[in-house]
Amino acid sequence: MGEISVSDNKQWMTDRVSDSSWIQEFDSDPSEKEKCYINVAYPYPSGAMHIGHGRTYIVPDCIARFWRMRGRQVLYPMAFHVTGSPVIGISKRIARGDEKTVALYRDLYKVPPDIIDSFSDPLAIVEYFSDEYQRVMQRMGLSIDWRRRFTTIIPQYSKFIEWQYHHLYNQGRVVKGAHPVKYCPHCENPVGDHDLLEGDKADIIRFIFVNFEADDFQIPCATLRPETIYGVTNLWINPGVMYVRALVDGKFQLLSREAADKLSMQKHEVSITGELNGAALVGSMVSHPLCGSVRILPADFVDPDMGSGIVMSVPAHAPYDYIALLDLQKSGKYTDIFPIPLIEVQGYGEVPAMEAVNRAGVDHQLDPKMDQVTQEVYAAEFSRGKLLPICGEHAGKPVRVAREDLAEVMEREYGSIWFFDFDTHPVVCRCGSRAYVYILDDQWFLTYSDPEWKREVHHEIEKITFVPPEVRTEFDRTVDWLKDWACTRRVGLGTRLPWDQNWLIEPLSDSTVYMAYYTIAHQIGDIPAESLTPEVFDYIFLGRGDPQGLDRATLDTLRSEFLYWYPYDFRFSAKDLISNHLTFQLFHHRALFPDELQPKGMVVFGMGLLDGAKMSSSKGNVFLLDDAAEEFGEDTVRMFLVGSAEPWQDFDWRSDLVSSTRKQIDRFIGYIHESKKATGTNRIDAWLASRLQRRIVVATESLEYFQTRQALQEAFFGIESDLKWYRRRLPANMPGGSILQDLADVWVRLLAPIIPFTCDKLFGELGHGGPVSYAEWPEPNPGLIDPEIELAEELITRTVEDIESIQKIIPFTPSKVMLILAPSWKLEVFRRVATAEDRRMVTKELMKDEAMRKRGKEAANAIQQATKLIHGLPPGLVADICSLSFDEEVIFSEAASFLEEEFSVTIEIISAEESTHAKAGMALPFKPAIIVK
RNA sequence: GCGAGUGUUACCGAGAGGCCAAAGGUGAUCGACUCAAGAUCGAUUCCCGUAGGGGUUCGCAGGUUCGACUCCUGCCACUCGCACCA
Repeated sequence: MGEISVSDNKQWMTDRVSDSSWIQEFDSDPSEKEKCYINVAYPYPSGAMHIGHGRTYIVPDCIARFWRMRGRQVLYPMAFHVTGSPVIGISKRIARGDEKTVALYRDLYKVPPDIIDSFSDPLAIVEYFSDEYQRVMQRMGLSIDWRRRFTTIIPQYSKFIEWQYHHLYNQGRVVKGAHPVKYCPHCENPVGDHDLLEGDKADIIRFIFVNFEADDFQIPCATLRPETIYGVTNLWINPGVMYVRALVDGKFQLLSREAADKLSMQKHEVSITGELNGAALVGSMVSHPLCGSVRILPADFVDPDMGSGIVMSVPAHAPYDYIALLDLQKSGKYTDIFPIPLIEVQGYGEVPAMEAVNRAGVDHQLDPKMDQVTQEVYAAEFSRGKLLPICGEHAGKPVRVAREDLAEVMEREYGSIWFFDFDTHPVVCRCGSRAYVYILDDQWFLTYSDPEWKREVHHEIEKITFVPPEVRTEFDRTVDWLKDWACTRRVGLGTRLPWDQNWLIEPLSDSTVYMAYYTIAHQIGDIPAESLTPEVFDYIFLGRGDPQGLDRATLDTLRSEFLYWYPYDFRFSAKDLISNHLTFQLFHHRALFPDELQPKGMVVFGMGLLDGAKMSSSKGNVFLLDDAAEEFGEDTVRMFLVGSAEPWQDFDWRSDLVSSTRKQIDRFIGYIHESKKATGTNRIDAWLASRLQRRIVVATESLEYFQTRQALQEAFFGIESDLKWYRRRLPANMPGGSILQDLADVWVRLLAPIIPFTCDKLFGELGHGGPVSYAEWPEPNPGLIDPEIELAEELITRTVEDIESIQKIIPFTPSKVMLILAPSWKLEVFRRVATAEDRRMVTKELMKDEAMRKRGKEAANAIQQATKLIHGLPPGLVADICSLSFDEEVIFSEAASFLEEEFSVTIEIISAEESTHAKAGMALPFKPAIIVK
């Protein structure tokens, strides 16, 4: 009767969610109230939401609900990021019937078949899942203002992005440059690491070609160490490889076919004119102005797929070259070639490569230690090496300087070009084709490398509130580390660059200031995009100019709405976005908005695990939020997600723990229902009331600091455990006083941000009108905090624990417990010891007292005992014992019947002075001597 | 490899110089209720102990201190990021 079970509650939730007033309950407009604007990184709706996403949106929801109850005007908006190319790939795969993709959408995301068919249109995917996201978010009770929903490809938003880039361009923050990218010639598109089948860890390395002159052509050798040209003794060519002659940028060159292919991808004119076997060149002479004539020697280790396929040999400093030369010379050939040292490095003799090889005991090229030896020599020379006199004008320079200088000389004087390649092979596109390094030469960049811009962002970071505070250093490091960012793409969905329509603005670059767009999103949806000129946005966001084509009243409304909400108070996101999105948005805000509108705070989330394993849609290791809500209930899912770990910690979804969360909610409902029957008063009511005030204080502070777990610990488990003790202390068969009704009233509000559905229903049952979402957050009543009664109760609990621990080890069933209370002079000792500046001097001090001295050894013992006791007590408790008044005799007399019942014994309370028991001397303040019989 | 972080008792997770054998939750065991199961409630859950005590623990190895889970050094393991990708 009147009890709601979980299943009833579920019906309630369903009703509540389909009730449209619930949906509009959180539409939020400027008001006289203080505002609180929080927002989250919006989702890319290419698939269904899982519990990891769930937490990302539920945590801010709890915070939003908390501040709303505290009287703030809260804005929590949501939109969908639709820019980019992933859905294009997905729709192509679905269109061609790729089984893995279709299975993912059909089986895991449970998309109906006819809808999957429509997914050959990429827009259909994002539209479907945007609606799905909204549906599930509403189901979960997220307190979002849905009027402000948009996607990033609507014309109005594009106009907003145009405004943003218009400014960035004028500020010189968007510049054109060449940029090497991983590229798939088959897809005719740059490929990101996630697009790769193999080689996703491969780095792009920049080599320089050193051109050696042969009879009627050049032989380029790729190197990272152009300074070693002074020590070249020969070239290596693979005699078993067919090389090509090619016209490269108008010059005849000989190189491997692979190298020719690669060069053609790197903005070089390459036409192949013939072939030549490597063996045919062995023994011939080539020359370079900086090293003179050298011979071409055969080497099987030369890989045509590395560099140009021909290698310049510096045996004095390159262990591979040294060993290869040695091998040849063992058979008596080329014994006239000697290593030519050009670098001196501390810790090595004249020929570092030889030394390192000998030291490592390497005697042939295939030794696995070779890579390590090479690394060692390179590192030593790079960090400590200096060029020798043989290097002419570069003599004496550190290697790291000479390297750059010589590269420049090569480029300028000797026609060298840069050559890009991967550090590891192979690199294969998802389509199965080999990927190459490709030079995009008209790519647009955001100049994040600009030192002045970085400096300004660092300055903002100093002022921002970070949760948790440790992430601040990570932001600073990211700012330092950022280079220019290629901000445009050829393919995908998005906004075109206003001044260069061939390019689209890339997804991470069109999502940096949309928090400002939210503030007006619901009001500009009806304005034709053509009217939304940069001047209009200047007026709205910067309060500048006199735009035509839109009436002033509208403009002023938009302007004031923006100014009401901005700057935002907190942005929430998972920690993996620190190194790009979260930092980018600081850069953009800094570039576009004045000081007073800069971001104020950021909350960074941990990651989600599912039964201890990382969640991953592609591996099928996900649990959909919708399914979770179905199986466990919305509030259970919410409570688990915000309560199992603090937001910034990783959380692990484990079904067994989730089930017990559900029981906890049921228990809570039970307590609230029981409270309705409570009437009258009891002695311990004041204690419960006092504790409750403290719970309110801690729960409130916790939520202010985004500690959802801590808040739940206090607001649920803390109150529950108080309640358990309270009921234990109630006289037998008493139902509990009307204090329980007050507690219920507070409790329901405290948990409302976390489990809103349950609390909303209970709130109504408790006789309140209106949704709990807008109920007042409980204020602690200082008048109800009663330290003395809490102290008295503390004495009881400690004594109960002591009796229990004695009872546990005695081998008989007790029938009587004697409590021997310490005499009042011991309390005096306790207090004086506790408050003494120097505890070692206490004995002396106390013994000055005539009354003490009369007690002699007894007093000295008491001082020692008290010192030990104080040492083992929490400092706060010691302070209370010193400052508050309490009468142990009264406290125990009042608790006697409780103790008798609790232990099924008779209780005798006696003061130490009256007792002759041997233990009577053990009695101390707050620690009576206990005798169990 | 580089950058940022983390490592606590069966598990998850508090604790940040003496309050600590270390909160809370989960699981497990025992007991109460019940015809029974479930739910709920109570107790126990590092080792020893016929008295509220003692012993060994907080990734590993050292160090500072009267005293370290807490501070310092080194090592090991794990997580996140490392770029054009949401």
